[in-house]
Amino acid sequence: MATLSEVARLAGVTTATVSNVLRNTQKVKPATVQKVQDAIAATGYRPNLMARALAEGKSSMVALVLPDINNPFYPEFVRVAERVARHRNYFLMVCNTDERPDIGRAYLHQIAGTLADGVLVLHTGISADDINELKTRRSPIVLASEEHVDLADRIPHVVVNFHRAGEIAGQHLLALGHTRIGAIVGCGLEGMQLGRLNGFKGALASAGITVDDALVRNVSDTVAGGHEATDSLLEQHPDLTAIFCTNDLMAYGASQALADRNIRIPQDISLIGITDIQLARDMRPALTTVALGIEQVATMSINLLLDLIENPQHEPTIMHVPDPVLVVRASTGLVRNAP
Amino acid sequence: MATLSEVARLAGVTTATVSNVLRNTQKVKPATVQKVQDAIAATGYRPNLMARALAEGKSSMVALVLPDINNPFYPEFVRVAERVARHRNYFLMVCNTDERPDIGRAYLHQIAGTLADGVLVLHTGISADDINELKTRRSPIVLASEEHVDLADRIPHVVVNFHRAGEIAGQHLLALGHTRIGAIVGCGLEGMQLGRLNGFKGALASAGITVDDALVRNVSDTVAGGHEATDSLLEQHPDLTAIFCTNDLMAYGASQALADRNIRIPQDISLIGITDIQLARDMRPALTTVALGIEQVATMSINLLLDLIENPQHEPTIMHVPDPVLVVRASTGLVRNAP
DNA sequence: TTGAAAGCGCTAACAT
DNA sequence: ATGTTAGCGCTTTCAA
Repeated sequence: MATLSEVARLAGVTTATVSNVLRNTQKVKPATVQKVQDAIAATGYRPNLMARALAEGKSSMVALVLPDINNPFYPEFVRVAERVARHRNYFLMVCNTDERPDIGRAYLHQIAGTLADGVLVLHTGISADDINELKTRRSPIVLASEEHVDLADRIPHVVVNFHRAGEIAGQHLLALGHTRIGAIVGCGLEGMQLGRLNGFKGALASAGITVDDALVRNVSDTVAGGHEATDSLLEQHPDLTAIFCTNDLMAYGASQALADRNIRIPQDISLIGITDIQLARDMRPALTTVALGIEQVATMSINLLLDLIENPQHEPTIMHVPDPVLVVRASTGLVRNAP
Repeated sequence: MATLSEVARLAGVTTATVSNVLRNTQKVKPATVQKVQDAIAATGYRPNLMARALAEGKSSMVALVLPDINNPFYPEFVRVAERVARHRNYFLMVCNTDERPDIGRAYLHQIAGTLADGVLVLHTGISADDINELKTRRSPIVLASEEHVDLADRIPHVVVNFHRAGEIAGQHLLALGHTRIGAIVGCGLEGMQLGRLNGFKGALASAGITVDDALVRNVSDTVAGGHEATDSLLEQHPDLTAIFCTNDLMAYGASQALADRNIRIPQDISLIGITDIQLARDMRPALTTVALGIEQVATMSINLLLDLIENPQHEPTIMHVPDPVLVVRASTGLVRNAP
């Protein structure tokens, strides 16, 4: 590939001039601009972004580190993050850690501050040690939508009100008359999704119902996890009238298990999730869920990261997305009569 | 962040020595290695990958350009591509074009040969012009799983036998006694999925059945597309006993439409897709489909690209993945009696 | 308006 | 075994 100096030679100017027309600072005489552009066209020149990054001290790349690109939540997040980044003239590097914290760390340590100008980290099981190490570099890092916020006050962070989401789900089921409700709780890399569960428990507690531990299942937050948990729940508690899942993917797994047993949704059992991924809309019956606002979380997170890159702050910025909202679809209904 | 020369100064050696211990060429005396490593630890030094890339003339990044990260096929592809790349010491940049060819071109032109050592392109509506322009750079590019191979003989390429996939689907339905079959054909960026349709038609033709154009629908290859096409098909041809979709995502949409009309699968209508994405396994009833071997395609493509980067060839390499295979699940069954 | 020159942080001959 | 030196391709003062 042609380089700047080849273009310069061909145009009969120096690299400084070519560089100037490239980034059209208005310092170059139109006639010269024309010559340079001809030379660029003739050589098929493209700027070497690595060299530019080195010279400028910034790569215009940001990394998005996430645990499992196959979990449909993340592609939805990626799509909006990528678009926002592109509009702000950044490239987005998607780093999938395959749920392995060591890979996450490796990415972070290799990329942050060298390949990428900043890093956005999602649910990736990052430790306080990692955070501290990273803070010694000037490279910005933001966390988004973490379940546990213990270290989040020391680092820029976009906060989702998971507790409220669980609460809303619980309130909805209560309003439909359900009292015997199973709970399926995902165990991601960050540990159990306790915020959501506690919100749910809180809602039931307000109605004088305590959630027996025997009614909750902790499983991997996958379709398979939801399936297994539902099987287990149903075998031990055939009298359940509703199932609450801490995310939609597990709710989908639950709906499978129910279908496999010829249990009708919502006539026999109501089902509710959290997040509102596309799949929730596509399921049949469509899934009632508590929307977390993926688009907003993604937009806020990436914008925060880019803002931090362009305008470093001393105090870590903590942002809150608006509270989750209930989306009633077809998977929840009035409690059935007692058997 | 600390630089090489700071480390060198602290260790009392030169940058060359530090560089050598970093990439442990065995040229450095153990005692010196120790000193250098201490200095590295003390400074928290991390190599600047941009500078290294510039010096080495290679970035160790490859780009994967794809049209729609929300289509579950792509995350499955990304996951294996990323893993293979990582094992071969490359970073994978995922570039989502949002189905917009202009964005695809922009990525290609900006990234190929500058940020990335090579580019893997999937279904992104790339034109012959683009290919030609890119060929003038030394940067390798490989196409994978393209429907139309007209320009593929001029460029490294991983070929999937889509025609055979359609044929297998047709044969399966025929074997179950179906003769009145609707066909739903996706229109991706590369145009209609004709290979698959033709394979399907071929299978029916061998059984003396010609597929009336009135029985085929061309729609966007999305859940919504499959849904709409099924509605349309059913309204005009209530006597259909089976529906063939050129991919699983549309088949999922079809299953929704069927569910919405209380039409049972497979008792009333059989349904078959192509690809075998995870969703096909998760659907209820689980989807009978023709597996394209995503993992193999991804592995072969990324390996081909990396091979080409490390070992440039003159003749474009064309590789074929093994033929698709039928995966019988619960969505297909014997033809129902005529109404 | 353009050129000359230094430097971004690293690697890689070539010397010593 | 270690140091010296010259780039990689670009941006960016500072001069002219």
